[in-house]
Amino acid sequence: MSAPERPPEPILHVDMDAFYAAVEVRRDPSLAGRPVLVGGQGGRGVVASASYEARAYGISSAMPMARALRLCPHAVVVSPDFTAYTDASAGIRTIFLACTPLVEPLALDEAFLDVGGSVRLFGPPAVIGARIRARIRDELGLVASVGVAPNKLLAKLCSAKAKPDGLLHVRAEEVAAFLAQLGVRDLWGVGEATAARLDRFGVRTVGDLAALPATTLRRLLGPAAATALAQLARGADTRPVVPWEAAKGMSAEETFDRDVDDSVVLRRELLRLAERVARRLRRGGVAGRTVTLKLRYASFQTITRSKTLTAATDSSAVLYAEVGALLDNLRLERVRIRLVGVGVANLVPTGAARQLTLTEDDRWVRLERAADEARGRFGDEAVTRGALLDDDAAPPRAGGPAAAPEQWRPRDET
DNA sequence: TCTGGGGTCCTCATCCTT
DNA sequence: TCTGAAGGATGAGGACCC
Repeated sequence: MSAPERPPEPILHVDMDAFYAAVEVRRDPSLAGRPVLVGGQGGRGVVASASYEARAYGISSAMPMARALRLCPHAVVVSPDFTAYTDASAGIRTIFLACTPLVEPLALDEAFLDVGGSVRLFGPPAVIGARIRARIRDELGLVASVGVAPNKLLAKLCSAKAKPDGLLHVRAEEVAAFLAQLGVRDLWGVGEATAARLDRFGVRTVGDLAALPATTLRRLLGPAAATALAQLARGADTRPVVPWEAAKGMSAEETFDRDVDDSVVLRRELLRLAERVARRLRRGGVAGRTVTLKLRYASFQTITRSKTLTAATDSSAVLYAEVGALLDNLRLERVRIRLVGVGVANLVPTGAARQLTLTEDDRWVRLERAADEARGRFGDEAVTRGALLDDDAAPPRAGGPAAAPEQWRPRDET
């Protein structure tokens, strides 16, 4: 028997509608039909997700919460609960995997699926897309929109146009007409800055972009971006659906409620962030070589300073010592800081990293792992550092592995 | 209006090695 | 021994995405 032919439009992009807000409504049905905003409730929070009832007031994600509440004072504000969203995302992924093993997650709420090999079992791609939407609604009580197209770029554009609660199928012969009417801002990779630059040349639609001479585009955007964008404007995208890709970096950052110029507070936050990142590295079984310190000044100017270590690490003490040294090198004096962040890149599996870290203090490594184990059994708050317990605590010192163990204290001793 | 948090990718500059 | 070119590694920052 011959293999079934691969369909001309085998790629689905499934995108959840107002995902975080929808999960919150599912958890608390009294929120249904009301404007719901998920996001930080502090003075500096922004909207992470808004229900469609809230969007009717002109609210969009990434908008400052204060502004959103001015537009819709009676909106219900809910703090994000990423554990709940991760759980919901796992349920969605289970439904995807029942249709095809080729699932490439882009975020908690969206994924590409290549269903080219599933048509004999489940029918044409558009039928599979409709079935996925129905299962997500029936089994999870959530709403998804789906794009069906010849490639990833077009499938993503389709799902955006299908929103909310829709499915759009663009056939190969309809691609040119579909693209010509889109704005350049709809294209993946075109943000505010690029759109403004294109606008100066009168390029506003994807059709305009496709007509722009290659040399002009290169001059405007540089060779790499120009080549990529010219391809996108033609709807050409040969990227395959890649089921899983290892993370390339991990980071954590925190915006202070008020700008900080106290080095004790700054260092305590650095320690907290170094701990958070290191714990995630260990949980993920990876370690990283390049350590980055990120600072945002009160002026909103953002700087980063990084250092590549000779050996990869997943140790909070090492991370903290390195970002502390990067901070020292900046010689800041009474500078007001709005945000501080700690990042790690150049990740490798921990097994490989461990062989390289011959100088790492073994006692410290065992201690951090024991703390991880305790957190695994008793919760994240089970063990914390003495230096992080209260605001009056002495500033943590960048003493590295040898100095750090004394800083540990079981949570219930306080 | 006043800008979160967690990521990826790209460009450009600089340093070092060959 | 000096010089310059080339290329890789690193570091900084911008733009973008959800």
